[in-house]
Amino acid sequence: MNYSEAKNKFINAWGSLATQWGINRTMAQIHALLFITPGPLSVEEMMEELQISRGNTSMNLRQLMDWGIVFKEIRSGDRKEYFYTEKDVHELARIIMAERSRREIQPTIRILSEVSELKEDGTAETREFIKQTKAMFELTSTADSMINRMVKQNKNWLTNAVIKLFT
Amino acid sequence: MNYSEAKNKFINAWGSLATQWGINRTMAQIHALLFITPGPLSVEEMMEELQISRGNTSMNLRQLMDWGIVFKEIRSGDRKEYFYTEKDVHELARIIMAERSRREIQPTIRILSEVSELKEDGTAETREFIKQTKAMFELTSTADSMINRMVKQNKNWLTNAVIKLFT
DNA sequence: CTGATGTTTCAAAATATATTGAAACTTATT
DNA sequence: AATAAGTTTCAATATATTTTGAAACATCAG
Repeated sequence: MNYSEAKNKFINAWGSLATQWGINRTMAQIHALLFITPGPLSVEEMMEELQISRGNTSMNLRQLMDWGIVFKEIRSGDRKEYFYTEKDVHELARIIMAERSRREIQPTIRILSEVSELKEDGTAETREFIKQTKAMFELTSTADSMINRMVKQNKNWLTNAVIKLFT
Repeated sequence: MNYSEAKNKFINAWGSLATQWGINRTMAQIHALLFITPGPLSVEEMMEELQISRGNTSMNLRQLMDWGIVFKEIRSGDRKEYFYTEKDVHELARIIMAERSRREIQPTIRILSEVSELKEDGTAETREFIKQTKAMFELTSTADSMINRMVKQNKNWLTNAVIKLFT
């Protein structure tokens, strides 16, 4: 396996894993490319490497910047913009977990808390509904605050967690 | 908010959260319905409640059974089949995490380990590629085995983890 | 075995999502 | 101010995924 084969394999695997987790393929591929490339890349270089259009590249770069994992670099004396990603895997995981919590888990928790306040009316249906949505609310809240506390610790949060859990 | 409003809100919220995580909407809605309903349901009842076709219901039930979170019940003297889900949220989370690990994370780890074995050829590109994919391989392996060990413990795995992490 | 009841499959249709490409826009340089 | 270099937007298009519905299949009761 040479460099170019390995690179393609990694970029494609990343892209297809992403779709299984609800993230668009191109966004994951751009990220993968920046992740393994030593220095920043211009839009042109990414278009060429991934065979995608300018519009697609631009929109996905913007999303990656919104997530806080890709950054823009401007070089004096050069009109082009260059992009690079967070290279530290722990920091990357941290940012992604914190964002998913903020964007998806927390809104879900709000809805769970809301629906689980349904007034008991004596029927088996409402009793079950309240019991189950309350249980889901508690599980989700616990998991979410666990994730957020883990993620707010220092760089070695994952290693620390492993040590605490298995000693 | 009455029962039927709360029920719809929960089912729809669950469905849209699922799509953000790469799970199909109908599958999540069927699961949500079974999760809040006191007893098992027939295919007809689910079709009626969720306004979906027989084929769609059947295929998604099969997938839920493949995941190990929905089960079929046959009643003697009744030709219909009835379906019910795992009701314990901790057990549910456990099954889902273990399955995602098996189906998605483990295959990814294999690819990471493979591409990170690329032979160093002195260029900055291969050096960076190897460094980064190795780091990703290690992070993913650590996280995956942490998940698997947590999940293999007793019913209170989440509570136990919280206690260990934050005392 | 036959009819009745129920389930599964799968090609076609519908829907949702991602991508393109060209025009509009922005900013820097002369 | 005009031009050049580059970026962003968005309607149209392409692609991928989900859903339908009807036919094929299975199983039970008489």
